[in-house]
Amino acid sequence: MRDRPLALTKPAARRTALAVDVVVLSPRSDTLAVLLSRAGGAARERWSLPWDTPRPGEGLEDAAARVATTVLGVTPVFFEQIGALADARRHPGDADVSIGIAALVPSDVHGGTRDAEWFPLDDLPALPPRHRTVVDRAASVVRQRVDQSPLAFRLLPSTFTLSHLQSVYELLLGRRLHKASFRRALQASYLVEPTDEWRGEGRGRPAQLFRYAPRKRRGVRRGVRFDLFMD
Amino acid sequence: MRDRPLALTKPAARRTALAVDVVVLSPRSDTLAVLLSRAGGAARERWSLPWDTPRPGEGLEDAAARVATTVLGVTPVFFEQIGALADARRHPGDADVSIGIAALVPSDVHGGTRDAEWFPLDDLPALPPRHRTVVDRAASVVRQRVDQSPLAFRLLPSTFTLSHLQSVYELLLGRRLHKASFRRALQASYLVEPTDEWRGEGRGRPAQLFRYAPRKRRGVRRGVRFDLFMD
DNA sequence: TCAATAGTGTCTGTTAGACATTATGGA
DNA sequence: TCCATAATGTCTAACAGACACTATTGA
Repeated sequence: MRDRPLALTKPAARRTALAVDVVVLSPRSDTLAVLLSRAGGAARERWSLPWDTPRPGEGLEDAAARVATTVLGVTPVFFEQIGALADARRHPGDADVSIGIAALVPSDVHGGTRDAEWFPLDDLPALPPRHRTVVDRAASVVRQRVDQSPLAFRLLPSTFTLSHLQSVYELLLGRRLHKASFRRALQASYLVEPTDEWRGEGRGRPAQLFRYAPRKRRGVRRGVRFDLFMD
Repeated sequence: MRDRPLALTKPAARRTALAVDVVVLSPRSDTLAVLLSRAGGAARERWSLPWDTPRPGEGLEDAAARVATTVLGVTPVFFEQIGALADARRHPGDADVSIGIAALVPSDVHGGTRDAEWFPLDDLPALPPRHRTVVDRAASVVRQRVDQSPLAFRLLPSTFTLSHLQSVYELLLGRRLHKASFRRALQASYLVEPTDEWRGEGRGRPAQLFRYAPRKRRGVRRGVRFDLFMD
């Protein structure tokens, strides 16, 4: 007869090779870009996501921050978990399990080291198979969470124009948005507040600068949307 | 001078104690319930999430399925990743990293073993600190993804009434929905199709049975919602 | 007949998108 | 002046929620 509970019959003696794979994302020259680090010999250019094994006692976001800092030069402040993968697809470090973490970097951060380069998300070089999956998942997760999480604001400088904000939403969602509707919805959401600064970029009327300042949660919770993703 | 790329200077020699913590969810007697397994001696009742260490070569969902099967008696077919946790909060198996996975079980599945019991999600006994966090994250994730993922349909038998479907959405969202609006939106979504069966439960007009049968993705993608969660 | 639940039609206020218009700068 | 961009007002169609009503069963 079994007296001991199932969950405790197997102490966690088994240990796993774990990797934190980091998808550093930032808007670069009007596309969403990923920071890849150079892999392989100097002869042939090969690329992979920056990654490492978490150190004992280190949090996953801390590990991601450390990895991102190494390739970026500065430390990102916002992270979003992509998910864990343990498929058979090859990982560059032969990790059994990968935890994907997206690091969102504002567009005004000028980072990058000799060993890392930005690539447009939709025009990436060949990657280790597991990393290819992680990047795809990252893109999909970011798209799905963009209206539940302040992702877009983390890809912008602390102050920004509404046109700039809209263009980031369009990058993340992969489709154009209606300007007047976008601004109306933003107004109703109490997520931003105007500053008293204006910025003129080239010709055209200068735009007012705003900052992210979520003030209060919307009272009304509306109906279900049934927006099922069927990728 | 460094010739080798950063990512490869540290092979994944370091190994981690990893746990898959499973949140088995199912509607039981008009609430969302979690299946907990008995822990500790027979003297004092203590409870924890079912969990285990993934075996070499085993996928994470496979591990979750194996763990859930042990406590439930049958194998769940739908899983949703909750996220990975590596905080300092204590895990019953002293795992460094937990991967939380929700297993959704339809309401007509009668499972459960001597060592496991269903508890209402909002009235749980004391749990190991890490597991408390995993359960809370599961509830939050399920609530956030309910309209992007067919979660609700995985908590129902293969055929179900629209009232039943609505009640599951209400359980997941934690608020009441408007009947006519719910049905209109569902109609427009092409997610269900009627069967030619009807079910009368006690008094009242019998309800038509439907099945989950997503037919085509809605053509129009509408504006951004700015539904930021500020828990 | 009454109670209870399913399913639908109509009305109305809200909202999203189209379009037009004004505002304000640089070339 | 012309052009480009910002910002906003108006119109309309679509939609969400309220309400009422019919339909169909068991007690």
